[in-house]
Amino acid sequence: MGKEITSRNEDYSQWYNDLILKAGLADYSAVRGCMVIKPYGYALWENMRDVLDKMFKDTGHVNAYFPLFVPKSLFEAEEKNAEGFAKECAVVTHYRLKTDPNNKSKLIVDPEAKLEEELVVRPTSEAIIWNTYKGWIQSYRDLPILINQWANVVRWEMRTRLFLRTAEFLWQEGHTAHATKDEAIAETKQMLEVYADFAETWMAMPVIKGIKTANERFAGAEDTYCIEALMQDGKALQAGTSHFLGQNFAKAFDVTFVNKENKSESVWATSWGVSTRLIGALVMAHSDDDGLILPPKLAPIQVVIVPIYKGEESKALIDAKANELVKELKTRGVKVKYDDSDNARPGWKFAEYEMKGVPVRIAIGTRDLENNVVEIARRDTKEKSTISFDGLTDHITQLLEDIQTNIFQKAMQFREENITAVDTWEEFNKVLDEKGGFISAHWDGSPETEDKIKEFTKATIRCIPLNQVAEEGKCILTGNPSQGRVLFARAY
RNA sequence: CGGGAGGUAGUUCAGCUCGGUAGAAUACUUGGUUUGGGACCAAGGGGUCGCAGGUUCGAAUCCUGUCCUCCCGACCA
Repeated sequence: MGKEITSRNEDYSQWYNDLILKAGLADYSAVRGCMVIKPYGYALWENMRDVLDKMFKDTGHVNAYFPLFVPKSLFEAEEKNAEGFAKECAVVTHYRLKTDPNNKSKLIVDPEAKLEEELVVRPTSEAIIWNTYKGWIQSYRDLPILINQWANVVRWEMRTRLFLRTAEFLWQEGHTAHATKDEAIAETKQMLEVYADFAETWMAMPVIKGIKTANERFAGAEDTYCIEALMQDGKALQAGTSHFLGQNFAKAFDVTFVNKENKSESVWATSWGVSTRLIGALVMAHSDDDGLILPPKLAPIQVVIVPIYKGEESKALIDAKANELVKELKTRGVKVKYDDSDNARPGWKFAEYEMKGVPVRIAIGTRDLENNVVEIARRDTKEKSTISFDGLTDHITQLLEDIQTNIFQKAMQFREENITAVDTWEEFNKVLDEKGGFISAHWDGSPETEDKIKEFTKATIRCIPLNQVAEEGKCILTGNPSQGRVLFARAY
């Protein structure tokens, strides 16, 4: 009957796909690797976007928009960045189609409309932006530039997964220009804090803040800071990155400024981004075998009211009471939906809204009216309780906060239970295969060692935690000296 | 990009081996009875069988190509 979801135990990947599709977040499309974000999923993204946008503005940033296309010559200017993305770039070579002379109903690429210079569809916008900044910056008085853009980018991935890795995705990318190294580093760290705060306060998803190793660093960056989250299957997921770009892009695009001493210097840069991948993270962080579990602060619908009635007369009475409740909740800023549609019965609606992860469900029946109560069910624990109409809105707003706190704590507890410190290679492999999660272990700091560990185990160093404690130890693989533990995991 | 599986009604799938009128459940429409955890009865509508070629008197079925999806690998946010 109805929509069945594969259980997490049976097949975690399939569970994830089932949730995305059946909760109506997204759909597959006719384009390989590209998905359609459906209204419910897009509403979730809009909520995330709005909160982040405000956080960016509160830290002094403004929005702008740069072109989708990057001339190849600009793209290749910063060598490491270009090299890093080269393998996954979509390239526009022609600007016109024409009717196929051999088949009037078909179109072919007009060979005469070949572009002089190919256009790369942006996999990220550093190139076009730094080319633009060159013209905007002359003196230290033009700095800093603190710009963010909300955009789509294209990375031609071999293997795609809904929200987690698609050929085209939506994101924001901040690109800032600074007069000093310290200021740029401070900006990089500030935005990492913004991301961490967003993940934990709004998504209720605990994250670990850290720095990427050289192998995992953004192509063209001096340092990549990241927030790493743990999914329920024990795999890690990079949820956001903030890059200190040094003067690499300034030098590649010849962006200099005159300082107070009238001397010319290269500009210092940062970039930082989060994407629709966060929706995948959100789904995998909290949801269960019955469907999504969304944090109240981001849920498109926070409260759904379902009437249970016998006949038109009783429905009219319930309608009156429900509409009164809707009005009260709306004045309190609660996103509430009264579902009085008659094409589904209450039981069906219960299951449907559980699938969609609506945090609170209120059922109002004829018996409840007589007793001046409603039945309240919370999605996270599935507990039901009978609550009086008196003080109901207070109760609900408090409950939404409680749910937000509860799912965060639950995720936090799971993560803490799944960070395992190990000191031997045998233990490392055992924990990785049997338990998963983050493994805290010593590493000798060499990229070669990291590569070997990845080759042997498929685990990568997710980050060097910012709160790493100094500790003498021996590398898990080579036995070479190490000054502190790093976090390993298999990752999405 | 390699290996495996799949694409038939909105959805889940049967039919394909062995070519011959397009099927089921569910969803949908209408009417009625219902409504406290995925209702029931009756009637009805809905598919160029992913797409394009080919073989054949005849193709969902056989052959070739191609597109899309899933799983596993390599690559990556």
